[in-house]
Amino acid sequence: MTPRAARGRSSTAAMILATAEDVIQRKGYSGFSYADVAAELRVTKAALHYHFPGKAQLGEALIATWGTRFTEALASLDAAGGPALARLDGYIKLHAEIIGKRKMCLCAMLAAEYQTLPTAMRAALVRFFDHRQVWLEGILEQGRSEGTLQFGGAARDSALLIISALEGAMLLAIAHGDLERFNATVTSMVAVMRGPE
Amino acid sequence: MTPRAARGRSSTAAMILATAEDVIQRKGYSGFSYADVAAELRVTKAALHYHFPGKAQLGEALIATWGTRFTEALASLDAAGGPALARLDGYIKLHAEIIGKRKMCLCAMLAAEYQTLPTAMRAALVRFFDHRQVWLEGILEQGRSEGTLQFGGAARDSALLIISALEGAMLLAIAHGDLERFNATVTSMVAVMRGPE
DNA sequence: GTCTATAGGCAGATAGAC
DNA sequence: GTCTATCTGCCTATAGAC
Repeated sequence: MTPRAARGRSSTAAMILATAEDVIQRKGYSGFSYADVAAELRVTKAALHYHFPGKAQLGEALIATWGTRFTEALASLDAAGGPALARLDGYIKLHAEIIGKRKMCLCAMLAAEYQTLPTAMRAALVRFFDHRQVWLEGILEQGRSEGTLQFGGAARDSALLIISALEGAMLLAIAHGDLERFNATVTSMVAVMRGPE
Repeated sequence: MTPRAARGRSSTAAMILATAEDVIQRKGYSGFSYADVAAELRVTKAALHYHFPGKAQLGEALIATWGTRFTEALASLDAAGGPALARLDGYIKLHAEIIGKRKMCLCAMLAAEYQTLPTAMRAALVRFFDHRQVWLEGILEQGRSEGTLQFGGAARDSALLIISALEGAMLLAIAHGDLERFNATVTSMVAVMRGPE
């Protein structure tokens, strides 16, 4: 089955996705190859080409998978309810878990390599970031009306600032191999959002 | 001349450095090749290997060059004097100029690809970021004592936050092709640092 | 679904002529 | 200093057997 799309994805397709994702998070899209993934899974490159015809299609599937997982994580934070500050904390923890494994967010890594990506991947990337931004805007608006979060200007601009700070902090943490730096940066950011006592 | 080191660098070596820097800022270290640079300069790959024996050595030279240029830019901001807020603005402008050309900071791009870099490049990268951080800490301390900048906690943590936000904002701007987003993010950050009226 | 085999190309690098 | 020529190896991708 799984003719050429990996929709109701076979376990092999799922393993390919997981491994490719991991490699790209560490080495980037240009730095990853079918050979890497095939070797780690102990299959041949041809097997990968069966499930995903080319690197570009695999890349698109990876962004889609990542987006779905992220959406689910955000929905789960929403379902837990609670004040905006708690949801923001949960949002930050999603990033802390990734950097704890010395990886970048998949989409941040791809964003850096944007100018080398095929068109379909570029479009998917932009949609991903837009979705994140909208969710965060909602949290910020909620926090402002609750009084748990403080910020001046449009919620959109503060949402962008939070996303930027998180992704940038991960970039620095990767280079320094230093989780403490990431935590200090984020703590400092949250302190700003909570406002003066 | 220029036996194998490009110290009192020939004009060719300088052109190689400039072109390689540009390509890496757009495509990354894995995404760049001697062939790219040679073609753009209308010389052969062998000519590049004469000036820089290998990709790793060229990479090291690029970080060194970038670091020197950055240091000079910061010294020039210091020489201009003025309040901390003005220097911070100058610092931000350095980044705005780069993103205006749809490029990443060289070292931020390399940081994303950290796990693919040769050891010497890794070490040079970390030194670069440390230097930036120290300079910013100084600006922040100055701003706090002047009363032009406000922040809680250690200057180091706010310095990390500023660097993170700038690099992350560049990442998003590259993907969205949207300079306005970068400006909005940065404006929002500066507003926070100026504190409430 | 996964394999072997292989094509065709580009990567990083070197030797040696000019 | 720059070139031509060449090497070796890895890359993406395909054809066709099992």
